[in-house]
Amino acid sequence: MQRMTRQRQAVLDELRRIDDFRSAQQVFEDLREDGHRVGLATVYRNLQGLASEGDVDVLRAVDGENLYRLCTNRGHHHHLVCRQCGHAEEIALSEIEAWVTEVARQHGYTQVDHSMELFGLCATCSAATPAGSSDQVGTSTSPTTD
Amino acid sequence: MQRMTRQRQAVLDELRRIDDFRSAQQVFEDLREDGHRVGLATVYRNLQGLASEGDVDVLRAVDGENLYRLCTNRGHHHHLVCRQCGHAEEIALSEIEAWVTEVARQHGYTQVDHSMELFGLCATCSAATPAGSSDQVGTSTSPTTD
DNA sequence: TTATCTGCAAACATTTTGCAGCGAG
DNA sequence: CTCGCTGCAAAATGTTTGCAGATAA
Repeated sequence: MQRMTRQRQAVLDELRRIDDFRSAQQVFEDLREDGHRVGLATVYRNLQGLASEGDVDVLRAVDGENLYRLCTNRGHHHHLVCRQCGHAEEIALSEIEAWVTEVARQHGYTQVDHSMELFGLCATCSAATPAGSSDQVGTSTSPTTD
Repeated sequence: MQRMTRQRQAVLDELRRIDDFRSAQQVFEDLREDGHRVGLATVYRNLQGLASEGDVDVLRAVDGENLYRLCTNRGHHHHLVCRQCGHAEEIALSEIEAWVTEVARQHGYTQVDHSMELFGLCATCSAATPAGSSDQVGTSTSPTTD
């Protein structure tokens, strides 16, 4: 376990308050605005630390940024992330896991690992958004929109 | 359509020869080694061009690099990528697509899009690899290995 | 001919690292 | 008191861009 410093606590509090996916830079800015004296590197270090301890989830937005959020569900799961506001639902489906393993095995692959994230517009943002607008959290990689 | 320059042709040929996921930098190096005079920026530009025309698949390795491969299957599909050698199988499962839509809808999300890639060791690399070694293409995000 | 493409290097954005000093335990 | 943590700024990565000159059509 790492030391509980003022900065680490601030990062945790911020994550706790937000409960949506945020980039390290965003967290950093938020903390600064809130009057906290923290360095960007420290935010990165703490976020990573928390992530490797399994306290926060990390996911990579399509533009390459890493996004962090407090973990609510300790097990393996995926996310349904709103690309507008960053809000996310944790979703876990054993069907997927099983299917992944199966397919991989069929192809002779071992040590299989998968990543899967769903991006969309949450109910709130859907209502507020007419049609074309994407930003903040995730933009399409594979144009599915099915 | 873009102009078919010597460089663009070289990139295409390289992709054709490799038929595995490669980073722009790798393609660049390969071309240079093969005696081609190309600039890194040009490789990036061509790879992107080809990608946006749907001629190549792009996927993001876990370390953040973008990997490219000639597209064989024009429709929506996912990949089972060997993290050792970059070899990949294209896999498409409508079950997943349907499930994704369904779950998203249940949560009130619209304009849903998903990304999913499977990383593992292909049969060949599995045989050649004892246990712990990961590099080149993908490293785990979510430790599943189930 | 001429609009597009290329090569180079400089610019970018995000993340990491080196190091002297601070501070939790 | 000690060793880990912090802040800063500099370095590293992977990718993009500006621009003068080359070149496909």
